[in-house]
Amino acid sequence: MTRGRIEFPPSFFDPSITLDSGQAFRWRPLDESRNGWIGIVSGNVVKVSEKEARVLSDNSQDTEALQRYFSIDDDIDSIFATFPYDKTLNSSKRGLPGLRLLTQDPWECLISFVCSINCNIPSIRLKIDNLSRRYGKKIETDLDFEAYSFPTAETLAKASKRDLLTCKLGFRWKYVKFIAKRVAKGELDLDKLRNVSYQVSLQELISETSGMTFGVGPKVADCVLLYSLHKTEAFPIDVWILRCLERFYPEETGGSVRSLTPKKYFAISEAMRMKFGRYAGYAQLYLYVKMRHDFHSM
DNA sequence: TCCCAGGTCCTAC
DNA sequence: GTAGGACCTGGG
Repeated sequence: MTRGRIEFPPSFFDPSITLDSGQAFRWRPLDESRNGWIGIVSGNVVKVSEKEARVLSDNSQDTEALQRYFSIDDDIDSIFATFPYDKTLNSSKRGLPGLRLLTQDPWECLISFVCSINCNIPSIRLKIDNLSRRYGKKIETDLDFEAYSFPTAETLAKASKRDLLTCKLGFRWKYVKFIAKRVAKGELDLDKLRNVSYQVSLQELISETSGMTFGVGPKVADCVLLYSLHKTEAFPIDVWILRCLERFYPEETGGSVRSLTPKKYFAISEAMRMKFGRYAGYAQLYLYVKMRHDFHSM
């Protein structure tokens, strides 16, 4: 049987830079060389290198899911050609060859970024792994490797507070359960958001529902829109990006930002959209990853 | 031991 | 509207 497999063009993809960039949280390097990575795409175990992505777990020939996941049709050079000249951004691009914007499953992405609230990346990973182990299904592979699918909305909607807390979700447990219920009932239809504009899908994600706590603010919503629904206008603003913007884009932030209220968030995000256009999200990705890399190599 | 983390929500002005 | 604080808890 031929299993799903795609080849990456030369210098298209750097697994280490992309899969450890804070877009997705379930990829693991196979060894210390960090040349090969293993993760899960559309419920299948996938092994990735600089040259290819290969499904290890089933016998489907479907390569579409892989192509979509790695945003294979996006040409980074053409996208950067749409940007105005920008020294900071150009330097980020030079420093991050092979960084790709992923197009993940929106449901998994939404829960992942709810788990990210007030957490560091190792801690986010832990939560998502715990959820998958506890509520996902084991995926069979030839390898000696334990992989679990991401739990469905129906499953998480039924999960108890106690069990969610054993997954180390902390106060986020109620957000996860609440969102899972909305998705399971069809009140929130993530797939439908693929076909609507950035603004409409943003409103849909952060719309208030009967005064109940929801856990999806502008930042989480923008991450889902950019990293899973491929709304490339989305410009998520977190603490790292905010520091970067204050320093390199003071006109857009209006100087230093004391506290990022929703109103300010939308104003700054919109200003970056005005500056970089319909691919502003790509600018965000490159700036964010560059900030993190520079910080860790200091 | 203490502080912080890819934010969000609640409360008091 | 806006600022300030609480929030679970694992890691550094």
